[in-house]
Amino acid sequence: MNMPKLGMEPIRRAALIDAAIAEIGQAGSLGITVSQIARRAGVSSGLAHHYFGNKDQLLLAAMRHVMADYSEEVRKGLKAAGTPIERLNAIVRGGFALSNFRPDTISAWMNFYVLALSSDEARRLHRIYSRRLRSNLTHALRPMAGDRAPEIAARAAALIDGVYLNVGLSTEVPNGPVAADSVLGAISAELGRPKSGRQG
Amino acid sequence: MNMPKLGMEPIRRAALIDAAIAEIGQAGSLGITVSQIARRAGVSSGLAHHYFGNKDQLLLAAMRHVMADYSEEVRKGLKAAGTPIERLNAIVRGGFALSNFRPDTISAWMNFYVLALSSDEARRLHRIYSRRLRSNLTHALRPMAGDRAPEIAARAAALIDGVYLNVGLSTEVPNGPVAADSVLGAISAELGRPKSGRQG
DNA sequence: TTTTCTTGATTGACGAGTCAATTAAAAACC
DNA sequence: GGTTTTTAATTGACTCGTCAATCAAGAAAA
Repeated sequence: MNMPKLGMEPIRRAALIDAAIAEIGQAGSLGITVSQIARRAGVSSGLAHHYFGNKDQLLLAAMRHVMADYSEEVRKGLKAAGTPIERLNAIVRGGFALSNFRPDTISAWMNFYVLALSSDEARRLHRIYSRRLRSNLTHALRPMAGDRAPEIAARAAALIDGVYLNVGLSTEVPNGPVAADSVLGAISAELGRPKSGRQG
Repeated sequence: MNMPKLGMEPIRRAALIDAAIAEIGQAGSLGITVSQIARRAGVSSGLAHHYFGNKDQLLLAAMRHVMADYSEEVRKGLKAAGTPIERLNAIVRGGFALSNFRPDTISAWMNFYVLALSSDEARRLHRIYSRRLRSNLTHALRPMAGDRAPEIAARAAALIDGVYLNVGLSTEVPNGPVAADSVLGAISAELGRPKSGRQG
C-alpha cells in the first residue's frame, strides 16, 4: 500500500498545496481541515504536518503559490510587450489569465485577502502583491499619464481587485478577457480619449 | 448581580450584534467564539444562543445590521439629492460615510463577502446589496450616460468594492471623502470630460 | 544500518450548543 | 393588598464532537 520512493518531498508539497487551493475553493473558506487537504492529495494528515509543520504554514505556502502563478503570468506577458500600451495590456490580462481566473483560484485569493487581516505573514505577502501590481501599472502608465500615473494606477489596481471580488461572488462563469477589457476600458477613459483596448 | 428586567430582548440583540461586529473587526476573521462575543456584550454565551439560536444566525444578523447601516446612509443622502449628479454623489459618499468606513466595519464587510462564498443566506444578502448598488448607480447615470449607464455602473460598483478592500488591508487611517473622490473621479472620466466631482 | 517516507492511532484542547436552575417582574386570583 | 402562578431573563456547568499536532512504528530505498 505505501511505497516510499525517494525524492518525494517536492511532489508531496506540490500536491498538498494544490489540494489546499482546491479545498479552499470548494469550501469557500479557510475552515477546512488538514485531513481534508491531505486526503485530496492522497496522503495522510501526518504527512502534511511532516512537510509543512502546521496548518498555517501550509495555507501560507498555498498563498505563495497562487501569487507565484499570478506573477509568472504577468512576467510572461511583460516580456513580450514592447510599447507602454502593450505593457498595460499584459499586466491587466495577466491578472485575468485563465490560470488565475478559475473559481477555485479566485476563492482562494479572496480568502487570502481576508487572512491578511489577521496573519502578519499573509499581510506581508499581500503587500508584496499589492505593491508590485501598482508599481507595474505606474511604470506602464507613466509615458501616457505623466504625473497622474500613480493615481490612475492605484485606481486601476483597486478596480482589478473589485472585479475579482465580483466575479468570485457571481454565479456566472468567469470570463477573463471580458473582465480585462472592462478594466482596460476604464483606464483608457481616465487617460482621456485615446482608445487603447485591443484584443490580443 | 443579575437583574432580570423585562423587555431586554431588543437591547440584548443589539448589544450582541454590535459586539459581534467589533470582535470580527478585531480578530479579522469569523473564527471567533460565541463566548467572546457574549463577553464583550456583557452577557453569558447561553444568552446569545437563547436569542439567536446559533452562531450562524448571530453572524448573519450582524451582516444584516451592517448592510442596514449602509443602506440607511445612502437613503439619507439620496433623499436630499435633486439632480442626477447629486444622486451619484450621494450613492458614492454614502458608501464611504464614517459609519461604514471604520476599520471594524470594513473588516466585517470583508469577512461577510467571503462568507457569501459558503453560506446561502449570506450570498442572498450580498446579492441584495450588490444589486441595489448597481441599480442605484445605473439610475443616477442614465441621464448622463444613456446606454452606457449599466456598464459604467458595474465598473463603478466594482471600483467601490475594490477601494473598500484596499482600505481594509491598508494600515493607513481610512479617509472616506478621499476614497469617494477617487471613485467619483473615475466615473467622471468615463463620462467624458464634464467634471462632476464636487465636495459637499 | 541509516535515512527518507509514510501511516494511523492518540492526545489534548477547544468550542458550539444544551439544560437545569435561579431570579425577578408581571399577571392572575382571592 | 396580599398571595400564587406564570413568564422573561439569565447563568454556568456539562456534553459531545472535532481537529491540530504528536508519536511510535513500519517499509523501502541507499
